[in-house]
Amino acid sequence: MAFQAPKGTYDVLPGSGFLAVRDGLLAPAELAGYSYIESPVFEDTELFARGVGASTDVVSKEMFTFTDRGDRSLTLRPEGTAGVVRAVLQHGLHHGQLPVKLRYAGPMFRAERPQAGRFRQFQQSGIEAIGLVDPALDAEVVALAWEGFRSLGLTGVRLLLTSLGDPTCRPAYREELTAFLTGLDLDEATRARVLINPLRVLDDKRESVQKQLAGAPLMPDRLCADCKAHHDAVIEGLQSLGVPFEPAPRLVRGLDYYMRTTFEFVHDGLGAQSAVGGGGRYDGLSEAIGGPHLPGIGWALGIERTLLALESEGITPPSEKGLDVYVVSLGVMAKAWAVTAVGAFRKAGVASDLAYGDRGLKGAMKAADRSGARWAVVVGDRDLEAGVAQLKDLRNGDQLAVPLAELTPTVLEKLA
RNA sequence: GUGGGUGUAGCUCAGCUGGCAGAGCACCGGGUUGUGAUCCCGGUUGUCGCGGGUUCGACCCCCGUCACUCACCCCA
Repeated sequence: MAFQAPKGTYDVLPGSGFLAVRDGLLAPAELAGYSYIESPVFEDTELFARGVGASTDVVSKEMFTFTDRGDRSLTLRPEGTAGVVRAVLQHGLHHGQLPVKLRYAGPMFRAERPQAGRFRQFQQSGIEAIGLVDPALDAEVVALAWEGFRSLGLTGVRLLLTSLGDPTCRPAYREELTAFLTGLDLDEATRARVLINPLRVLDDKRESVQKQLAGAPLMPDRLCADCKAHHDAVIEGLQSLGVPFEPAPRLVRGLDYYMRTTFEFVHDGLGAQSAVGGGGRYDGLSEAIGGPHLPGIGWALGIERTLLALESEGITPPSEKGLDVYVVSLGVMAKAWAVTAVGAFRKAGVASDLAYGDRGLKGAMKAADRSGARWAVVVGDRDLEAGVAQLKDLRNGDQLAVPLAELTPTVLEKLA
């Protein structure tokens, strides 16, 4: 074969359950008043540099950046929030009723080395609630992701929750943590990371590092009064919504804009990448990209990883609706009739197809079987002369002759 | 960017110390001149990733290369 999909990309193939997962994850949010929004897959490079944070790995080494013919620097979006907030600001959505509740789905791009559950073009479903600070809203947002996973039948998803503090309490904590980390025996790369973002070190997987972190100061113990009150209220909200969570005081996010409420959904059946989704509050993002103070909270869930989680739990995501009727014809007259019959079926809302390519009856019946249709309509020239079609129930083989004029009504009746 | 593994039919994979390229599934046809899902019979499908080397002879050994894959870093 001459070509294949570029490295780190994949094709969504029939039967993958992709649509059911992408839309299923957002279904609870839709019921909660989150409207659909779609923003461009590429944006001004500066939007991500300032929004996501220039020092993050995502921005510093994983972006697909290019220059267009007008010499503008553009970047394929590595995440969805910055673009959505940009759209909100650009169109003044925040001047209306608050919070602005939005949901979205689409491809994101990061130039990483692919591995299980990680692609260069990957898909996320996400929501954002923008415009106010209310711990009850935090709880709703988190609960909607939880419901999304549950509605797909997943039982192995765990919710990790913490608070990253805010500009009042985090700087002091950061200093304290930096001082602690500086006293440890770390390799050069890690020591560099201490200076860029010391919180990230808490997340290191290596045992040699984790052992030394046993006595590290933790953000939840250093929250200021406001952050503490907010965090406690979020916890209460989740409890009253019946959403179980695990405190994760060392949880860190890879994007700089997160503060206060921060969470991640993990699943143990995925391979090395256990996160199926994550999110948090980003009260400083709007200002970082040149907008007014505009708090917000949201999440993004990974479609591919959710599919992996479903697979590991032995759950087959629902497939597309499929056919109701498959028409099999014999003879030239019957073939012509079949084409119009299928047209009539479809107009009446009956999903139908017919056997194209003049194969034998046996082969056509085989095709009917494989189409997944509930009924086969078999028509030969001699049926047409008699003014009937044979309606066969493919589940049990029962077959009866139905007058041509009554065919569509009969099928509709049986479908009801 | 670093390290490991794997490349043989559409798919999943066998292939002995180096001696004719294989199986199952799928697909197509027949058994039934007008009936599927079961059963029986038959058939189609190959640059053994690619390039070089060793050899009388290479899917097999050697070198290179590409792709895929898993893991590290990081993240969904």
